[in-house]
Amino acid sequence: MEDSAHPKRAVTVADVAKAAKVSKATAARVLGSYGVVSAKITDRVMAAAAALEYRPNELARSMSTGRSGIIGVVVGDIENAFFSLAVRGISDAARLAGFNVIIANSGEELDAEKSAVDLLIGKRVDGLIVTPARCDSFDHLQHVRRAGVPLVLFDRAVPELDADAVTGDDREAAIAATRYLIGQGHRRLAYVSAMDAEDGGLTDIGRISNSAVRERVEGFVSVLTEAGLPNPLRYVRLGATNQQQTDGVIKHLLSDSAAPTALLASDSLVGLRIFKSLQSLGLSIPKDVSMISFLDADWTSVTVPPITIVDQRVYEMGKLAGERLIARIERTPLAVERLRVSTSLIVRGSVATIGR
Amino acid sequence: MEDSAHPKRAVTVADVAKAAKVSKATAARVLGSYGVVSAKITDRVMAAAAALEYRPNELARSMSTGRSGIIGVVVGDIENAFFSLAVRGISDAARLAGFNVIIANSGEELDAEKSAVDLLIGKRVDGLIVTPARCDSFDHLQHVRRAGVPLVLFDRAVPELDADAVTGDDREAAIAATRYLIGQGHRRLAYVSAMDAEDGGLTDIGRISNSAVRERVEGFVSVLTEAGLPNPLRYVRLGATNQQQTDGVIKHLLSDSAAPTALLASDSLVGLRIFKSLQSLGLSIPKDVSMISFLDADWTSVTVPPITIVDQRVYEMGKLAGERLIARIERTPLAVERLRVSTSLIVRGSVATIGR
DNA sequence: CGATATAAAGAGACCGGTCTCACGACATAT
DNA sequence: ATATGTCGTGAGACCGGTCTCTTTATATCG
Repeated sequence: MEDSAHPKRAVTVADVAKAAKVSKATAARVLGSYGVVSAKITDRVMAAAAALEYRPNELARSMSTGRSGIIGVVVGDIENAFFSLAVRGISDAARLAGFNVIIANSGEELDAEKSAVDLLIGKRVDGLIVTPARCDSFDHLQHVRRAGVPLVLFDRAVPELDADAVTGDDREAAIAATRYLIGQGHRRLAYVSAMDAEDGGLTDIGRISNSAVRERVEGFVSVLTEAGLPNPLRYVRLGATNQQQTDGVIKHLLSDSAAPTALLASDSLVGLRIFKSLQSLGLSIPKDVSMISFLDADWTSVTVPPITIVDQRVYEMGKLAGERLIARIERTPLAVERLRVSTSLIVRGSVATIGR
Repeated sequence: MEDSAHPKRAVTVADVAKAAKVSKATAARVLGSYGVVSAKITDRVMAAAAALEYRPNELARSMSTGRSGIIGVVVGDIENAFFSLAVRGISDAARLAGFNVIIANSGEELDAEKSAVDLLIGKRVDGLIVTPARCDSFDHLQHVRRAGVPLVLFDRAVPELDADAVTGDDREAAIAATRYLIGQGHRRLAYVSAMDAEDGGLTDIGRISNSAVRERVEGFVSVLTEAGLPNPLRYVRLGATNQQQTDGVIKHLLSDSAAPTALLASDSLVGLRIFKSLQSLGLSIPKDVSMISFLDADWTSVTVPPITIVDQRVYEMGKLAGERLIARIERTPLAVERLRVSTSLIVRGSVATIGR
C-alpha cells in the first residue's frame, strides 16, 4: 500500500517544509541542524520528516558546502593482503573523523591510476591517498595538488613531489633482512620482485620506478657491497608477476652453477609464489634453499617451515596515512612530512645456518 | 608560478564559456558531450577547457541527471579474502558498465550495516549490493527498496525480502563435504562457524541469523540424519570469532570422550584458526583429526598437508551480483531472481580414510 | 524573392541542499 | 513612548552542472 505511494521522486526539504507548514529555510535549519529554531517548530519539522521518511541528499549538501565527507583511496590491488589491511587502517581513521572512503583499484597501471585520480577529483573527494604505480610519472598527482586537494602518498614516495608520504622503512628493512642472511652464513643472495621489467634482469637500480622496491634493492645491495661480496646485482630479479613467471625466475636462478642459497621476496604474493615454485621443484626449505618474505601474511605462519618475514605493520601505516590526510583536510597549512613506519624481522624457520 | 594562480576556486563551465566567448549552455554541451555544436565552436571550447584545466564537477552533474554512476557495496569485512575477492568481481563488472564502486564495511554488525546503507543512499548511489549481517532484521533494506534504489543481496538471502540475491549453493556444498567425510569413514563430525552466539552451543538451527551458515548447517545435519547418526547437532559450534575463542572451541570439542574425527570450517578464516589451534595442540592433520575448510584461500594450498576445501567461486559470485545490479539499474522492470553459484569440493590431503 | 524548414547558439529554469540577509515581534533601555 | 537589541522565521541567491525553450542565422523550396 504505502509501497505504491511515490515510487520515484525522493522527499526533499521543501516537501517536509510544506508538511510542517514552515518555510523551506526553517525546515532546512532543523534537518541540517544549523542555525537557530524554536523547540516547538523543531519538533513539528522532525515529525513531518519522520512521517515522510526524509533522507537528506548528500550530493546536494556537498555541492553547497563544498565538502563531500569522502576521502578517495587509489591502491594497486585490493586483493593483495597488503592493501586490504592498509585500507582497513585508512577506513578506521576515516570513520573516527566522520569521513567515508571510496576505493579505486589501479592494478598497478599508470593509466588506470590516472583515470581513478581524475574520477575521484571529479567526485570532489575531500582528500586523496594514492599508492603511485610509478614514481617517475606524477603529472596527474601535481594536478591534484594544483586543484587544491589534499594528497597523501602511500607506501611509495615521490621525492620531486611536494606531498606528504607514509612509507615503511624499506631500506632499513632490507638491510636487516640481508644482514641476517649473511649472519647465517649465506653468501649468494637473490632478491625477487613482481615489478614489471623489460628484461627481468637489472642493470641500473635507479631505473626501478617503484620507490619501495628501489629502496629495498638499494639496502640489499649496500649490505652485499659492505660485506665485500662481488656483483651484488647478479641475483636481483624482477618480473615475478604471476606463478608461471615466478616458476621461470626461480628455476633459472637455481640452475645457475653458483645458485643463490637464499631468496628475499619483495612482497607476500611473490613470497607465496616462490614458496609454491620451490614446492613444485621438490626443494625443501630451508635445507635446499632459504627464504624471507615481506609482510606477515596469513600463509606465512602455517607453512612448514613457517616463513621468516619482515613485518611491515601495514595497518598502522594505513591508519597513519588516514590521520595525516584528515589533519591536512581540516587545517590546511601544514608542512609536508614524510613518515616512515618501522618494520621488524620476525625470525621463524625458513632460513638455514650454513657454512660453519 | 601557475601554481599560485587560483589555489582555491575550481574551474567551471561558466569559466570555460567566458574564455571561449560562448554561452554557458554551449560550453556545457561540448564539455558534457550532448546536444549539437559546430566543429569550430567545439574546438574553441575544448581548447579553452584544456588551457584552464577544467575538470567536471561530478557532484553537480549527478544532481541534475539524477544518476551518480556509483554503486554501493556493503560487506562484512574487506580483510576477509572472501569479500576482497567478491569486491574485485563486483568492481570488474561495474567498471565494464562504466560504474564505480564505493565500499563500506559493516564488520558484520547490524548497526554499522544500517548506517552504511543510509550513508550510501544519501550519496544517491545508483544501486546497492549488501551482505546482510542478519537475515532476520531487514527494515533498513526495505527502506532501500521503498526508496526505489535497486538492491542485490550477496552471499546471504532474506526470503521475506523481495530482492535479488546471489549466493553460493551452501546447502549442497555442505552436503557434498559431509557426504565425502562420511564416505571416508568418519562418523563423528563437527561443524565450526564464526557466527556470534549466546552460548556457543546450538539448540535450534532456525535461530541462526546468517542464511549461508544456516543452510550449511542444515545440509550438514541432513546428511548426518540420513546416515542414521545420532544427535547431529552435538558437534555444531558457533562463536569461533578469534584465535582464542577458536582454541577454546577446538580444545573442548577434542577433549570429549567421543571426540569428532573431522572438522568442517565454515569459512577460510575459521579454517585458518582451526589449523593453528590443531598445530598448537600438537595434533597432526589428518592423522589425529581431519578437516575441510570453505574457500580456496591462499594458505590452504601451502600447508602440510594441503587442505581439502569447498571451492566457492567467489569472484564469479561478485561479478554476477554486479551484473545483476547493473541490469536492474538500466532497465528496471525485472523479475526478482535468486541466483546460486555452484561450488565444488577440491580434495587435497587434510581428510583421512578411517575405519576399514 | 519571399516563405518556411532547420541547424546552431543563447537565456534561464531546475536539481536539493546551504546560507546570507531582511523583516517582524517582543524585551529591555532611555 | 520611542529607540535599540535580540531572536526566530521567511525570502531568495547560490553551488555547477543539465536541459528545455527561444532566438538567430543559414539553407531549401516554390
